[in-house]
Amino acid sequence: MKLMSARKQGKKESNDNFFQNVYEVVKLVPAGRATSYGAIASYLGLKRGARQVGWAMGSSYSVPGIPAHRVVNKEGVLTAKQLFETPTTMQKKLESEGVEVKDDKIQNWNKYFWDPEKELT
DNA sequence: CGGCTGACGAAAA
DNA sequence: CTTTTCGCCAGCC
Repeated sequence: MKLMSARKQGKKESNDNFFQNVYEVVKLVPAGRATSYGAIASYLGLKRGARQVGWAMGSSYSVPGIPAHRVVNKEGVLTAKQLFETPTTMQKKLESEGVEVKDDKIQNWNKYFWDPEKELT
């Protein structure tokens, strides 16, 4: 018996909603804009759980409907480009949407940055 | 069940 | 300024 992981027996409802939240937020990101893992994490309440956001995305980057290329780290760097079919896919998509990308980084990041807490309120 | 890892991020040294 | 450590939480060995 037992076993099965008693990971946090506590609980909190499973919280798959965390993943669902991430997907929803990412899908809400308008074209020509981008957001950061930390922003999403903070919006969901995981203030320092940016890694989980990225991890969640990793599982979703292959999920259709998730504009993963619009999600970058807080510096505006395309950290996930390596996970795409080609290391340039992500940049191309962003540029296609009107985002300036240079050296794998979004230019005017502050201007393209889309904060769910501010935009969605 | 224990330990390591990971699309990150911020604070501490 | 740079480097290191901690936190967060789920998946995998």
